[in-house]
Amino acid sequence: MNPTVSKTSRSTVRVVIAEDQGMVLGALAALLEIEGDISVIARARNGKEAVQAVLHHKPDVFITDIEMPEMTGLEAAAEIKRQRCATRVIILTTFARAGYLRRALDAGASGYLLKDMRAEELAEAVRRVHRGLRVVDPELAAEAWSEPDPLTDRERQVLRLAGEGMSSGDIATNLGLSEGTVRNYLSEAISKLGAANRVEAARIARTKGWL
Amino acid sequence: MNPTVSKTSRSTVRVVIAEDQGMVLGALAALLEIEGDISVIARARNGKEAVQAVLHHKPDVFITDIEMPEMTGLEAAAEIKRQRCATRVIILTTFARAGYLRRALDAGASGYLLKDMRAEELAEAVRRVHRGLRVVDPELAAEAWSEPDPLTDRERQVLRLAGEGMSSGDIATNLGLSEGTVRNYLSEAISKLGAANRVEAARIARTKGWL
DNA sequence: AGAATCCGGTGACAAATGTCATCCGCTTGG
DNA sequence: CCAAGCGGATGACATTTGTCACCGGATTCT
Repeated sequence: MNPTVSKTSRSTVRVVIAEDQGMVLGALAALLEIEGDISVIARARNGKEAVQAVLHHKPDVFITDIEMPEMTGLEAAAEIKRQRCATRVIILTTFARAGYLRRALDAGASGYLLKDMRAEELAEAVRRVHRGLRVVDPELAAEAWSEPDPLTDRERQVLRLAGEGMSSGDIATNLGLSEGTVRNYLSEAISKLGAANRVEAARIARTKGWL
Repeated sequence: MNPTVSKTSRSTVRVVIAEDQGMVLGALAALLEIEGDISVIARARNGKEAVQAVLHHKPDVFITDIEMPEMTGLEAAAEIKRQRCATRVIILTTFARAGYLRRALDAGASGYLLKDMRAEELAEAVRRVHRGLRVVDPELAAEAWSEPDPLTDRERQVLRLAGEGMSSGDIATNLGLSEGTVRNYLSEAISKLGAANRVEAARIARTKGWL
């Protein structure tokens, strides 16, 4: 509409990327650098580094993986928003899990992309998000809101440990509960998820992103 | 030494890449394209496509992920070697699993890289492999040869299904065995892996790449 | 203050799981 | 030919798991 606005929207978009796999991190940076209007000003290999980099550089857009050491991408996103930083966040992950998406949006993310989308969509998403738009797969969004996480915190903890191969007794010791109580929680979780046993229950919860 | 040899060794290295995650595939291609001496002549999103592309283009180097739909990268590598194709193979994966590395080398791969290595190492590895050298992390290699897979085929099958949450009965029906036999195999696998139960056993086997 | 919940816990019981010793039929190698 | 092995099956047993009904204290709602 007017020259000054045009100047802003035409200038390069400044980006920070966080991703724990070095190869993928470098490759994504290369992919974005090819675009003339996007510039990668910092890279991070875990959530903590990412938060520092973002708070320091105040980029236009922050792209982050979810599963990283030290601090997850979701936690990093939440922290950045809590610090009232204007940077917009794009979550870039392997997992089409409703629970992740929901937590991402709760954490104030503007975009949620899957790594198996076409490579060209990344740069496009960066531009759209920079313009203030949201970028979320509509199908996944629908699923995220239709299926709320049915597990209580205790059920989640217990199920997570059970999925790692711990026995009810081990879990009880680990959480300071009695073994019977652990079995009760497990039983509840199994029935809520429509599973036949603890292993299947853990598998279902994982694929839904309910951990 | 002499102009014609120099011409060959200085010309660009022709590469085919296979990787099921579109973003990562595009990004890796971008990463390699910025190197002046490497050219990505084809991309594939599963093992079958990859084999066709390699047999058709006869590239100098074939870079492939392992876990892909249709056909795994390891199977693709084996198939290519079986067809007596001179293309050298680099496996590029997330997993530092001894079993994977061993199968990769058995399949005739020249390199085994982890995605969490530094991005610059990829181009370097491509050049080394093209020169006829091998590129394998020495530490991982040592582990691969010191720890042979202790599981029999049956134990592996049974353990895989158990890890998905099936009951002994289900597994028995699925494999046409009796339930008791399934429990015997499971018990054997558990003791061989030093686990306390089927879930832990499956976890251990998975992290070792014994599936 | 009383009722309704929530969080943990108990006890009991059926079913599934893990472990062993043993057995059968079939190669395979002396 | 016969012994040794191997894949698979049985039966029996102790342990773990999954389910349920029910108890007690603390919180919350009214």
